[in-house]
Amino acid sequence: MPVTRRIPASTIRRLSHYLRSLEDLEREGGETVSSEELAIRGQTTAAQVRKDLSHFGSFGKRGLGYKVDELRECLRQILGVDRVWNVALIGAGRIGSALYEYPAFETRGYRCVAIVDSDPAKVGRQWGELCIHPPEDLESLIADLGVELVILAVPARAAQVMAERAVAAGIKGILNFAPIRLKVPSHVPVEDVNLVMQMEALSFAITQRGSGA
Amino acid sequence: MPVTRRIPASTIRRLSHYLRSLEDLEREGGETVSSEELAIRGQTTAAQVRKDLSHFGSFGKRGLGYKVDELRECLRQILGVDRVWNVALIGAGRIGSALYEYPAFETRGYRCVAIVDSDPAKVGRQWGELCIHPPEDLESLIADLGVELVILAVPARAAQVMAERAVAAGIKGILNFAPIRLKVPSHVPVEDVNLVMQMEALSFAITQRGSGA
DNA sequence: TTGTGTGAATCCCTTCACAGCG
DNA sequence: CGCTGTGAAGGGATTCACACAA
Repeated sequence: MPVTRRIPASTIRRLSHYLRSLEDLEREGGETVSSEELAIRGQTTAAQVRKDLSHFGSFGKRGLGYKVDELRECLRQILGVDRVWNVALIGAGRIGSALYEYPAFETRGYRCVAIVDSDPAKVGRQWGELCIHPPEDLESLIADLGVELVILAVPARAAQVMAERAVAAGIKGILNFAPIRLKVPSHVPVEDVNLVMQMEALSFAITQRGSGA
Repeated sequence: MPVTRRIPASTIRRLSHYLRSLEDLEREGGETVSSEELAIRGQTTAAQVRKDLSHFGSFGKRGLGYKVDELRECLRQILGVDRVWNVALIGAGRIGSALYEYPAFETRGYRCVAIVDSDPAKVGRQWGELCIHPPEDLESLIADLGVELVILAVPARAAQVMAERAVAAGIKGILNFAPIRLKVPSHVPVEDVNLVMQMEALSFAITQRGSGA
């Protein structure tokens, strides 16, 4: 599954949608799909579907479409979800607790294997099968448990420090809930979750619609 | 603040960053900023900052830059956060509870005024000052409390129905946590929060880096 | 005939470069 | 001078359209 060029982020987002659609189709008993069908379910166009897939190879049969199970497996490989990823949760506050045992993560193979929090009142508590560790343990947890991904759900002021420590300890990617731009080496991908920004996109759209047209 | 053309979504995201940067600057006691300074804080370019702002008017002084408090106020107006928005939370599960009283929402004027959940065991419980209502109450809550935005944090199978009911009851925008594409009238903006997709973007980036280069 | 894979054309966003104002 | 505001240029992503394989 070699990548030849630079893949746009929008393509990757769409691949996620296609994968979900294929899983739905499989449940519904579908054997094959056309790019047309995938396009409808993913809110895009047939040409876009074919272009997206073409970055990674040829998965369809002309005049026939794509085999559902085959394409699903290819997409799982492309997206890297054909295996289990060990995840550490940094920050056991409101968001952290919502994400721990988040069912959607489990089904995609993202498994939380460690929890860290700086609040002494929380350290030592048991969450399901896991125990909340103090921040000092971060490096050893990452090393010992083979953690590759980190969910960073701490206040903005603590985020940069924890990110740097996690990177130094060898993690490979960060899902960041803190409303700051993390400064990390370019080989460590960061995905920012910014709910305030999304709310602002809503109030912007509503406000402009009212005044503009 | 009239909008002349179609504004790209990327611009709106950047406006949110600029607003945050301006608030930081104000705390630091800055009086004026250049597009250069805003660009550095927002991880973009000076030309991009000026172009983004130019969609909405002329806010700077040539040779001088932008007055921090003035531009901040303009951005608040543009983004529609110069007022309070009443929000209803649909779904009082893990995610719902993390979002209720989410401090970052409060400071931007997004105020949760109603909670709804279909679980009889949850209905009637008190969360802070609010009481969890059954789904039947949705329409009357929206009407009586002047709810304009909805945070939809229910399982996928319930999401479409609740979205339709909320829209019919008059809400104007949806922050959607369910992993489906909601079908709503085009005048109702929807922002999707898809954490699995963001995790997949990470595993994709990590996997490809390993195999590609 | 059907529906993929793909170069070409189009569209839109970003970047450039500079005129113009303070 | 310094820095904004903006038309023009450039680059990337989407859409088009069709050759081709089943």
